[in-house]
Amino acid sequence: MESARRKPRSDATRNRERLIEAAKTLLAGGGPGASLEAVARAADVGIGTLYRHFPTREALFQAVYRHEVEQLIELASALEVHDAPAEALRLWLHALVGLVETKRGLLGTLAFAPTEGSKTMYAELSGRLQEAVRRLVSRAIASGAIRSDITAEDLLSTAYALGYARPAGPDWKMQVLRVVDIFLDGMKIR
Amino acid sequence: MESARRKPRSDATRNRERLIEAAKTLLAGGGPGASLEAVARAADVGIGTLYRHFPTREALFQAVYRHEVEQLIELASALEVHDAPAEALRLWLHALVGLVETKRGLLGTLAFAPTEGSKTMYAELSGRLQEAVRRLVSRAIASGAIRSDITAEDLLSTAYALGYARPAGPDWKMQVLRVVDIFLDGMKIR
DNA sequence: TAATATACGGAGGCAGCCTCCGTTTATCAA
DNA sequence: TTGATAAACGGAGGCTGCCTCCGTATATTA
Repeated sequence: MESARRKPRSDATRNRERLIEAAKTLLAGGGPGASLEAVARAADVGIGTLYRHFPTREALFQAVYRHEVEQLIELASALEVHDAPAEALRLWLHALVGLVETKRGLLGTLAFAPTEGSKTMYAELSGRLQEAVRRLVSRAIASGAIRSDITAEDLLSTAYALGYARPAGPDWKMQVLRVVDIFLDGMKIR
Repeated sequence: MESARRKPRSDATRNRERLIEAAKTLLAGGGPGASLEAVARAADVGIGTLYRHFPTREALFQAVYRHEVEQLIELASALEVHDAPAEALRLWLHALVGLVETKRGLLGTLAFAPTEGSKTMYAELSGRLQEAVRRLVSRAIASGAIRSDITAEDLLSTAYALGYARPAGPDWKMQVLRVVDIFLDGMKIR
């Protein structure tokens, strides 16, 4: 009868994070088919360790996605004190494009048989994401930098659509960021 | 200097077709990750034969997709003489749902790095598909069975959207067919 | 019916998937 | 500090899939 659980081992948490970091890189570069052994190698960790932390390919990709979204939400909070609200929005959208990159890989994996778990995760994270961007938008509108009819939904769905409209390739990110900036310019009050 | 080429061997064409048929089944059942060796086995053909006909996974899936579309176009022609134009349309849409199933698997494969070849193929086939459905729709409108403001684009894009909106699963096809029928009922003139 | 272009099949080498378990190490109680 | 031990590590090994290569089989043609 142990009531107080031991603190998780420090190497375990460290390795978990290294795996997510490595997976994020390989996922962006090599698509959903990226080799899990390569991920373990890149994280400098045994393949057994990878499988202990993430029993399935999907579990790993979900963790990567969740991690990215959490970072994005934190970034939104941090940017709320930026002096130029429109610029804050731009910085945030650029980070969002990175998420689309991750999401694309995740979708490739889940395309055929999305599990209950991943659907729940999607629903939860979309809500939080929308909440985060909503605050950034309000501030930009309040400061008079952008048109007042812009909504958080506009931004999110546009960024996603722009990301998916362009086929994946070496210049993908650059090109998407370019059109995102054009869109942002259109939102500004001249 | 041979000017007249030999006729292609009969076993070659037969095997090619068996491979496409097997790939179609496994693609629908197991998603884009389906094993090519399993496809060869299902077609009762050596793995070498598969690779001779389709050097890459993508080549095989493209062939399946093209094959499906061609059949769909032929079906449309055949249905043009059906006595009940609305029913003809329904039959055709049900066949189209099968295509979405195939396309979904193909998209999974191509999601990350669509090649030039597959983009060209998509463009060509979409055009021909639209042409085929356009004729069926005109006839159904002319016969007074369905509302006159329905367009071929409506039908195609709706069928696609309905297919993608519902997550893949064991009952996928049944459920999609159900909502397609509801949509069709809505188009009818009472 | 013989010659031959064409196609077939599967062995084999390599890589990734995943499990299992002997070894190592961080935590905690004394 | 230190010893006990729960927790985590890593990678060998068995399996499956990918793809190539080439000896064998056969459809076509003259």
